[in-house]
Order: sequence, then C-alpha cells, then structure tokens
Amino acid sequence: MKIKEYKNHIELSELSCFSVEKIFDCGQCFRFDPDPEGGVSGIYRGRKYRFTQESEDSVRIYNTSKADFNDNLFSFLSLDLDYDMMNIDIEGRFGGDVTIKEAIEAGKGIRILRQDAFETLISFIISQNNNIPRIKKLVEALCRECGEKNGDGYSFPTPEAIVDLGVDKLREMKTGFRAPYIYDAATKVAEGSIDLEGLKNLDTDTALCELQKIKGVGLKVASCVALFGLNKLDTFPVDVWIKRVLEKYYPEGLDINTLGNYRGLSQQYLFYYERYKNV
DNA sequence: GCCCAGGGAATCG
DNA sequence: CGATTCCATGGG
Repeated sequence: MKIKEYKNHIELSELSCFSVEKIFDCGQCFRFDPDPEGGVSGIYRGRKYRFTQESEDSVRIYNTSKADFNDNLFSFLSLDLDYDMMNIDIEGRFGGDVTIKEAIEAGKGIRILRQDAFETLISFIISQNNNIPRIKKLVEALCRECGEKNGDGYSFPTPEAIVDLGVDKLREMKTGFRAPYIYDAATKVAEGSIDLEGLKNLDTDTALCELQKIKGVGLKVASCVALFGLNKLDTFPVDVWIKRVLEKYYPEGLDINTLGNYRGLSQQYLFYYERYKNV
C-alpha cells in the first residue's frame, strides 16, 4: 500500500481487497451511507470521513491526514491484515467447495472493520428483530440525543451518557423492548462489571460468555460484537441469513469449528453472497 | 390487517 | 433439553 497526502484528503493506492461499497454495505456498521456522488460517508470516533473508490486498488479518504490515518483509520480498516492470504486459508478450510469460492469472489473487497466495542454492542442489541434502515435510524437518534456534538456531527454516546438518559427516555425513542437491554449494557460498561477493552485480551469463548451476561445479549449479538468490536476474527455469527445459507448449500451440515482463524470473514462472504447476490 | 426484520427471554412440554 | 410465544415498532 502507498499513501499520498493532500490538503484535506489522502489517497491510498496499491491496495488489495478493498471495496468501499462492500465494506460499508455488508451489514457490519450502521453509521456509514452512500452519497449521491458515489462515495460513502460516515462517522468514526466522532469524525466524519468520506471514502471514494478511485480504481480497483486505490481509494481516497476525505477529512483526514497522514497522521490521522495512522492514528485512527489504519487499524479501523484492518490494513495490517493480508486479506489475500486469509481468502486462501478460508477456501482451504471449506475444502474449496463451489459455494465458498463463489461467495469469496462475490464478496472480495469486504474488510472486517475494527469498530468501537461499545458502539458495536449497543448497535447490535438494537439490531435484534429489526431491519437495517431502522437500526440506522435508532443509532443515529441515540447519537443526536446524547452523543457529543462537534463540527462533523454527533459522536456515539458514552456508556455514562446512556445511563444518564435512562430507560424511560430510551423507550420514548422507540427502541421498544430493547430499551432495558440497552440500559443494562450501558450500566454494566459504565460500572466496569463488563470491561470491553479487557475482553479483547481474552480467548473468544470466554469473551462470548462474558458478553452474554448482559441482558438481551445472546450468542448472535455477542458474536457480532466479538467479530466487529473486539477483533475476534474466529467468531462466526449465525443469524437468519446464515441459517438459510447453511440449510441451502450445506444440508449435510458444516462444522463451524473447523473453519479456522478467519471464519468470521468467511461468514461475511456468505452473508453478503446470500443477501445481495440477487439485488 | 398481515408479514417480516442480522434475536432473546420466558414459558412451556 | 428443544420448541413456541411474546416482545415494540415501522415498512411493504
């Protein structure tokens, strides 16, 4: 990868496996949206970025600098990882079957973002029995309600800010039966009975177990938090879409435990493949 | 009005 | 244990 710095943006070139469209539209994050000019804009760590795909292997990122990129975006975009290598590993783990080959081909360019753990936790609690447009609306409403306002928009709220908001206000915001779940998650993180940053250092199964101590967090939400917020690439969230994939393409059964250290990425390929291939 | 949405808890049998 | 039912809300 090469990086060039301009006045208000940078350009990354010689990239491999980097699709702006797929990264932000594969259902892993909820604060990024395509804009009419063909880019994708959204807020990370309270700062609004805009991404444009200039060619297959080059991307521009607006409202950043080389220093900011190194401090924040490099890790966020998991540019330290070799996705070509991971793709080969995944294909091998699946025995090189047709489904995974097609899914990788369709999803090539997806990267697993390293998002803020607390934001991921609350977002995926909101996601349960909900659809993506409404999840985005609720997340944005929460940011407006108690996030920190700056020139770029609203940052995602701190745990304390959500605790201060209270469960009644969360209900008023139409989060429905999820209100007490959101409140419990914020409380546990604010009190320190759940240490999200600490979970990053634990093995995946222990982290999943700890996350499920939060009300309204089951295995699926915990897996998404681990995968997108704790950098646990060896988690394989099973949702309705993945269930469909497994029944359809692997009726004999697929042992998820044999899918290797990057099985979370394979999950994203399969999700994207099934969800978007006919759209 | 009915169905579903990147689920999970409560309550059965 | 596994299977059902309920949970709020909004859009198709």
